[in-house]
Amino acid sequence: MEAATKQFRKRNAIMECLKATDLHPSAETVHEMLQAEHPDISLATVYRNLALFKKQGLIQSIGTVNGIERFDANTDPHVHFICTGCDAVLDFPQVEVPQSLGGKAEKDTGCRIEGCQLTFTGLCKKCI
Amino acid sequence: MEAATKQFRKRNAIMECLKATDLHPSAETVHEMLQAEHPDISLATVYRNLALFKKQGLIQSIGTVNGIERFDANTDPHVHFICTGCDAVLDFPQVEVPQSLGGKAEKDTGCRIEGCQLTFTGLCKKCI
DNA sequence: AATAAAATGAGAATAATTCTTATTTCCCTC
DNA sequence: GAGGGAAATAAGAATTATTCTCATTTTATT
Repeated sequence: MEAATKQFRKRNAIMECLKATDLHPSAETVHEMLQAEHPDISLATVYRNLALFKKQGLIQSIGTVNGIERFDANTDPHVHFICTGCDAVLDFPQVEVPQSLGGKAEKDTGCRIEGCQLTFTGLCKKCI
Repeated sequence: MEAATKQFRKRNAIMECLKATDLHPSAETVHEMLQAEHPDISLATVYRNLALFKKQGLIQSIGTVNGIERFDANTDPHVHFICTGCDAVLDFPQVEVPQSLGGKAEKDTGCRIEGCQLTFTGLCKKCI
């Protein structure tokens, strides 16, 4: 028996799984990744907890790639790249969105800006 | 009888509908907007032609809002805002993505960049 | 008019996601 | 340590946006 609490074992496993990867997995991919550790986890549990995390702001959705939602445990604003060849979602830490854009947009439009997402699309190295 | 050809009447109507609005409608919304002019148009035809236009690069997809895909006849790169209150998708012509970002990203990552989309989220004036 | 190709309508099929309900797990109190 | 209540989960049914199928209609060409 470990010192850590058993509470939310599967919920925590889902979060740890997301934190441990940079693949921006889908719900189904998370489910597959957890099979070794939790072979009895239900796909519904993965969906349920991802939705919960998203609502709580603990994770973010990258949007859908080919109709499938992809998730990211890194909620800091950062740039993504989606490969149209293999559906990979990559981080682009080399690029950063000028901080000024959000403030300027809010002032110019009167909307309240809460998030900002810059996404490139194209072909990754492997798919070129 | 008009001078213009009858060819692709409904296909053209779908494109004209998209060009005439800045609401970034879904397939179903396009279908509703066309009811007056083409009460017999099938939802499948709307989906089919939107997919065709997208493949041809004549329109772009803004991505999904609450699981529903939204379309834009303006294929020039421009910034969008998605209101999490009412699901409105607005253009933000006041903001522009620095042209340099794409080139820099391509050089730094080795990926071939073909598209770039900057999307703000938050609350529009009506929903604040 | 006849023919072939393309477009369409209607509804069935698909698939990602959500919902329902019974069960299990967990924590708290006695 | 046992019992009760709340939260989490499993399993599969239900939902829904989208795609597919195929019979019919429209269109361009001969």
